[in-house]
Amino acid sequence: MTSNTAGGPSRRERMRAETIAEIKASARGQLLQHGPSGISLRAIAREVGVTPAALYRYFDSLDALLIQLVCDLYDELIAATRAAMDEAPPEAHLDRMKAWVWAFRAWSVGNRREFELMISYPEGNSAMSICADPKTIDSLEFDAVTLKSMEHAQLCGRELAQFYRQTEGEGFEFGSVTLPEMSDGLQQELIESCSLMIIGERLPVSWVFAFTSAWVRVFGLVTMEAFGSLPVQNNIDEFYKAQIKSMLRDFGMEQ
Amino acid sequence: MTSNTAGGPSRRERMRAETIAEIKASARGQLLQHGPSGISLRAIAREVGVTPAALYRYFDSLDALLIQLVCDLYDELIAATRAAMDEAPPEAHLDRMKAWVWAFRAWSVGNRREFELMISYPEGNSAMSICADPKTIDSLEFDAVTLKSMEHAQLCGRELAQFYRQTEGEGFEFGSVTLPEMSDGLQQELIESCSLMIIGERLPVSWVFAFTSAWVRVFGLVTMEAFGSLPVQNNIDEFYKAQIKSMLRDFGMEQ
DNA sequence: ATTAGTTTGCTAACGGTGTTCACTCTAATA
DNA sequence: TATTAGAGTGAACACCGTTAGCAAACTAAT
Repeated sequence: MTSNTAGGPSRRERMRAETIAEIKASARGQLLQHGPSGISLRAIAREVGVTPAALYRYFDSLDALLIQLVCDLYDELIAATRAAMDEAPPEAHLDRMKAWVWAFRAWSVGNRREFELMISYPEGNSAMSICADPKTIDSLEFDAVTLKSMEHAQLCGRELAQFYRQTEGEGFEFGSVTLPEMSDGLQQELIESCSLMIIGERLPVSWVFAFTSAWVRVFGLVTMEAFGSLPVQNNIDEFYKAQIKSMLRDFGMEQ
Repeated sequence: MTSNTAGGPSRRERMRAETIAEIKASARGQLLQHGPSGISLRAIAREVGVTPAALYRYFDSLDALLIQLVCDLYDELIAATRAAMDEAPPEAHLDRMKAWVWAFRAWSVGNRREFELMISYPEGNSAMSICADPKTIDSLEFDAVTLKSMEHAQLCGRELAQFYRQTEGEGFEFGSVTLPEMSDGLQQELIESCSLMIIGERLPVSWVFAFTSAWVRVFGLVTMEAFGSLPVQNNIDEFYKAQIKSMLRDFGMEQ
């Protein structure tokens, strides 16, 4: 394939990658200007300076291009989130989880149109999904977008597992305080579908429930804020702080 | 205008209303079959048996048609919710609020595509909004869709206000238990933008915070379930029940 | 250096979309 | 009955995503 002695990408491959980047950049520009449904293949071709048909040498369809774009955006979100988490020490798991929330929020609100595209693609999607069997996670059972969204959720999930392991020896008393009574079936599914699947480690039901509840709340918060339908407009930071406090209380923590 | 002695709608008006209903029905059919973006003006015209241009006698544009459709869907959701609430006695405010949640969920999940259209329209929307100044609520500051979504939220909001009035005399002790510490600014805005604006009555901060928190949670739950990204798949009813219990605890209630 | 093969881009076309305009016909009004 | 407002048509415009066939350019191997 490549005739390089250095083994690096060939000239053609470099050119191709550059063109692909250019196409994606143009698509993102149109996303910013006209929203998700305003992304036009022909307009991209016009901007890149090429015939519409030529784009099919790089993407199978407009849909495929958008999916690729969404994956890139997830990578961007994940990178931003990870960077924010890494500003806290590796063992400060609580701070890192907080940082995850703030970074998730900041990126989504700061990139509303991108976020809009992400949660609305594909049509019959399972965006921002959280649950996945690790055995099937690498199979082709999930589309690329779902995989990315799970990768994003796992950033926080794994941190929770480590936090649990950290506090396990300290005789923390969780669970009895906060867990509402629920059927065994739900407890089973909660543990299996989240503790086992996402975090890769068994956690107490109270933790898993608190985690899934918090996930729903954060998802609601970020989505509503990005779409401008949050019940608060001026003191949003404070509102988030209060929400985080409320969620921590569900974990049995006061701070 | 109308030449009827009975004062009812004229023959033309009846015909027009019938055609409009037919158009909307066709649009909804396509929504069900092909999703929000699969609604085509030309396809509607084809189905109704008329030229595409003829539809412009009834709607200014496809966008206007869709907005009208969304408003109708909100009316349907509101009617279903109200009916479910009215199955409980008028003074059983807690049961009525629970019924609101269940009906909201049932309708949204039972009409996924419709729900999808509702929360994704218009593009830069404020769907499922909750806050509005009652002085400006009737002015043209809000689009029709936002007004409908507020009407839907008010169904629950008013019930909360009546519930508060009901329990006020009974010496219930709320607030101190659950309200996380927050700035005065946020407290101000919470009270003003929700208690005053939606419910039309001053409530304690703890109630308002618990209400907005619950609203975010319910919105997150319903949206995620409708989009298939809920962390639970098999015991969803139980999960909702546990969530409701958790929310009630935020109000300081155990049951 | 020439050949063979791959990659890239083009032109042209097909069928689809929302929207507008000028025109006809019909039904309700004065 | 004459007038007028409403509903519907047909043709056109400017887009859209996608496909097929063909020509040029580049790479790789003989």
